[in-house]
Amino acid sequence: MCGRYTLHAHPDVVALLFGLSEVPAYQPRFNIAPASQVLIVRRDQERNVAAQVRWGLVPRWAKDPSIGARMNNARAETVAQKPSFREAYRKRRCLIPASGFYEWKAEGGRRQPYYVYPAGAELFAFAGLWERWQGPHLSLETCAIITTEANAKMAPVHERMPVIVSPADYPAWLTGGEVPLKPCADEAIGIRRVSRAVNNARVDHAGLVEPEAG
DNA sequence: CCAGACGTTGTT
DNA sequence: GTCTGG
DNA sequence: CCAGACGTTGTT
DNA sequence: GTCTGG
Repeated sequence: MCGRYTLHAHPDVVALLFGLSEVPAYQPRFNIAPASQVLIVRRDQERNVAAQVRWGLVPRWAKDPSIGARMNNARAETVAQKPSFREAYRKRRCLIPASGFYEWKAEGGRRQPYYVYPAGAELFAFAGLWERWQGPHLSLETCAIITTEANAKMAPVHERMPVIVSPADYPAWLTGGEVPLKPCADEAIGIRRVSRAVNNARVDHAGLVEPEAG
């Protein structure tokens, strides 16, 4: 799955790679957790546009937006059918820029975090969905990250991983085209063991992505 | 018909 | 909103 | 994803 | 055990 990630590229780099005329100012982040505001790229009137939305998709029909806490990920295998995601899958897709992501592996009773980063690229673009929810007193924009089976390189650490869209597929994904939601190539990622300090979602500093022995 | 769910992951 | 279960 | 809470009453 | 908050 994908329950924590990082984004520490300069906003100008994000603008260049995603064809954006503006990107909201943001601080580098090394421990982005569900329920926080995250940067997404979506299609708006034939242009790519960045926005900050809450991670945890709240379906349009939800009576209580706290349901979003359980909608951080959507399975690629079923995203087109599930009531919570299918409308967004057809009409409200997004790309989610990331410098890397964390996955935990059970190691002798403990859960050990690993950091996965792009090999030969500056950023990942996760396949995502977004939604707009309107309550009586509150309106919310939210998103979810689509996951798929792990590729061979990830598999020893974790059996799922986020869908990573290649730059050639950005336009098709954002405009509702057919893009296979498959794991990326083994060569596209690097993996390293990192400190368990990342477990605490309130901790956020560059040291979290540094390699740890073991 | 109405009531109730609508999700993923990891662990057992 | 829409589908499944009762 | 992990960490941390999980409750009510009455008073300030 | 399960839910909420970060």
